[in-house]
Amino acid sequence: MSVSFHATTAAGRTPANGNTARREATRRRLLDAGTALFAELGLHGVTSARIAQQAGVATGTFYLHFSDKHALFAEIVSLALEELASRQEHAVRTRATAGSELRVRLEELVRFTEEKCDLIRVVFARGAESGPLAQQIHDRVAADLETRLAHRVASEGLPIHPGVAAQARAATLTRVIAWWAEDPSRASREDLIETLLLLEPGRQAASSDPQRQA
Amino acid sequence: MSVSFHATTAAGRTPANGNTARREATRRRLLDAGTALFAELGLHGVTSARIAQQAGVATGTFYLHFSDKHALFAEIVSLALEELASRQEHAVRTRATAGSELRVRLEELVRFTEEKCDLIRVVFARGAESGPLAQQIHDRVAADLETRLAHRVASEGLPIHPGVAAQARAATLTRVIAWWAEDPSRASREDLIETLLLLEPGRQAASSDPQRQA
Amino acid sequence: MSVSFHATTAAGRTPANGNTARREATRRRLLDAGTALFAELGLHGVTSARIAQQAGVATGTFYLHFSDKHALFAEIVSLALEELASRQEHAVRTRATAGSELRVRLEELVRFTEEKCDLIRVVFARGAESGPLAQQIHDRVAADLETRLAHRVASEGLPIHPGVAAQARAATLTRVIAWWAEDPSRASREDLIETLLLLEPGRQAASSDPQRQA
Amino acid sequence: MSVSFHATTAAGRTPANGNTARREATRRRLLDAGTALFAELGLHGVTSARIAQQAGVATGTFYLHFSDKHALFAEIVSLALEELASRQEHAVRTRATAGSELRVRLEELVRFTEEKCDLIRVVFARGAESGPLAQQIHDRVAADLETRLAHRVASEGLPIHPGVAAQARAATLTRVIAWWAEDPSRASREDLIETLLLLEPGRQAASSDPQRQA
DNA sequence: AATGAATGAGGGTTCATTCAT
DNA sequence: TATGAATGAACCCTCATTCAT
Repeated sequence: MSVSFHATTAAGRTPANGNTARREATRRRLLDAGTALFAELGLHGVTSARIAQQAGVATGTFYLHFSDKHALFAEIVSLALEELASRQEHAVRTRATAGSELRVRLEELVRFTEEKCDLIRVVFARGAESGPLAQQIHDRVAADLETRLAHRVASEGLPIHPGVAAQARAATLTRVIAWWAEDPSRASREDLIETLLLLEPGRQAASSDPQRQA
Repeated sequence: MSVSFHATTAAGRTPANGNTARREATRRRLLDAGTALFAELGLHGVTSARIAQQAGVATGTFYLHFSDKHALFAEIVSLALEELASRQEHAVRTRATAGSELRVRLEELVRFTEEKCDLIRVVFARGAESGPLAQQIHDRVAADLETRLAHRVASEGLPIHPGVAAQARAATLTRVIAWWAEDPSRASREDLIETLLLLEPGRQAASSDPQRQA
Repeated sequence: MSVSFHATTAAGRTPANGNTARREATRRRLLDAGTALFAELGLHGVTSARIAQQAGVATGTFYLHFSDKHALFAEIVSLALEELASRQEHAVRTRATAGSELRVRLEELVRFTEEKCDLIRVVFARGAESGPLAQQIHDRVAADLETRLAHRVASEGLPIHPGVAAQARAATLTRVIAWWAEDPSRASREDLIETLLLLEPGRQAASSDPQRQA
Repeated sequence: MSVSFHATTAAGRTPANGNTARREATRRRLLDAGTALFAELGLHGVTSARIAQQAGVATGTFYLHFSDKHALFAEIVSLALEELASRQEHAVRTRATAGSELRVRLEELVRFTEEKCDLIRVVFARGAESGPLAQQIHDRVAADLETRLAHRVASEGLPIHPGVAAQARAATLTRVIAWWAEDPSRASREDLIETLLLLEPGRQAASSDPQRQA
């Protein structure tokens, strides 16, 4: 799947290296074309032929790289989530300031959103249009959150249901980010981050809960 | 197949003649057939011919009642949201106990979900598949929430961005309810309601927020 | 599948009878167009769109009547074999002269071939091109023959293998008829019939077999 | 992937250089791959890319050796018929026992079938799927038979039409052999050969033909 | 000679929509 | 008002064939 780096540096034992490079380039262009088109028109508003055209290749070429439109979509989502996770990990590891991990992760998410607006819109806004895929994306995000929450529920005695809270948090993050990516002027970076921090499930549960007694 | 008891019986409320009643019955059956099929297969997994068949009418009849598949979908969503709102209003007005309004609304939402599982799945789970419609649904829910939140932000000085929080709350409610409607054994009614109450945006703002000072 | 006769005579309780008639007419035209095109170009030389065009209907109409090209082909073959069998039965039952049953059947086959040249070419010449279908056609013919031969082998002590002889006879009949249908001037009706009668498996086995001793 | 043991080793018989030998080896592998795949899947169930893959060469290489799929098919058939004829000639020339030439030829055909089952299936079973090619195969077999039969008709006064009988015999041989190659347990070698000998066109003509007088 | 990525015409199929009855 | 056969544009996908390396 992912060759090269040294393939061209060494004497080139890898056969037909030019072909492999060409193939990878084509694949890349299809991914990029798909991202742009999916962001604009949604999964159902786009045909594989249109993506191929946008990528500057023939229709048939599309099918040499992806089994169909949905496979391309899934690949785009997968790559995006992987890159986002890896960037967040890196940001957490190298954080200079005394911000909480949560804040660092959120800031990285916002930065990623600003950089790759289309990609975020595909994953978090258009992703919901894709039926079964929507589940996968959401579950991928929610599963991670549920683990952390279950931990805290156990150790801190949070009076919340981890499954419900994980669904809630996943929905909040994906939806708010998608909403903001559509038009970043809707809220400042700071308002966005502070509000999302305040809405973090554990946050309010630690405090007393006078209204609930009423 | 199994409609019309009262429609043609008594001339009671029917305005014009038998035809009108028959027309309404057909329309009703299309709405019901659409609800069942959309819930199971999603907007894109269903054809207008299939809906007509399920409703026991001819293909062409579909177009005598709805301009197309999306119009039927939108109508289903609209009716559902109206009915939900009206039931919540009624519940709030007639509440016997001293529960907060929020709690009463949530309880009514849960009750509605249990009663009309398919309908909720169409609106909150399948609704996301419909592209532009998803926006409408979400915005309709969010707009309502934003108004209330903006009020509280102004009067109570909540340190949150009303737009962000409204998006977050709307996403939480729709997604959690959709998730629960898929399989109500995932959480008890009480856990569901209590957790959703705890996650209410205003809730945590009353407490101190030490980390934010860091 | 096959209604009518009296449907139009009576007051017409059958709903939408005009539609049914129209549907049957369209189906008939597709069968005829298919027969002509398959005879000329073979199963693989023809598209469903081309058949629809020849029948004077839209492409999509084809699929309202047949699941695909192969289904139409199979239907044509089936109808042809049924008609042939029924005509042969009728000829045998009503034969005036003292010809053997075999001769009557052969004569009817030849008459059918002369009348419906295209149909015979589709079934016996083009049929072989259709892979799995070829088997079905051949087996349908061969199975019938094998039963009769097995009988005679048992009762008359024919020194032949019924399975082999049935395959041989089926191949002979289908191939010779297909060959003759291509160009009836290749042999006179009489030569054709007499030679096929002489080649009948049982014919030569009853006689002594001097060469075999050698 | 796993080629050339002898191709480049000894300069022995190779006319020009190692390249020619390599070329021949590639061609041979394409023929073999084609034979195996055509036998299993038929002419239309196989792509040139699939054949190349099976042969262990690149897609483009196919076209350096054959102009297209049909040319490969025709080449396979041609080589098979030539080899069969040459083996039959050899068997007739060197026959030790007093069997009739016909018997010797049949026995050689059966032996060839047992040895090269795939090849026989391609030529006599799959061959029919190839439209124009089917004609060529059949005619090649039939032409030979017709010449011999015409001779006997002239010299022995056989009361059969040579053209019809040749078609019949060719169809019998090809079809029975194809049928037997699919599953040799369907009949013993002896039953197969004896039955085919008995069905030989000239065979029954020697006997009286009482019904024909009728 | 061999490679294998790319091409693109064309086949198969669906389905929203119309319209004569 | 209802019917349901018919429409045909548009989609998905394959595969014979080419060509730069």
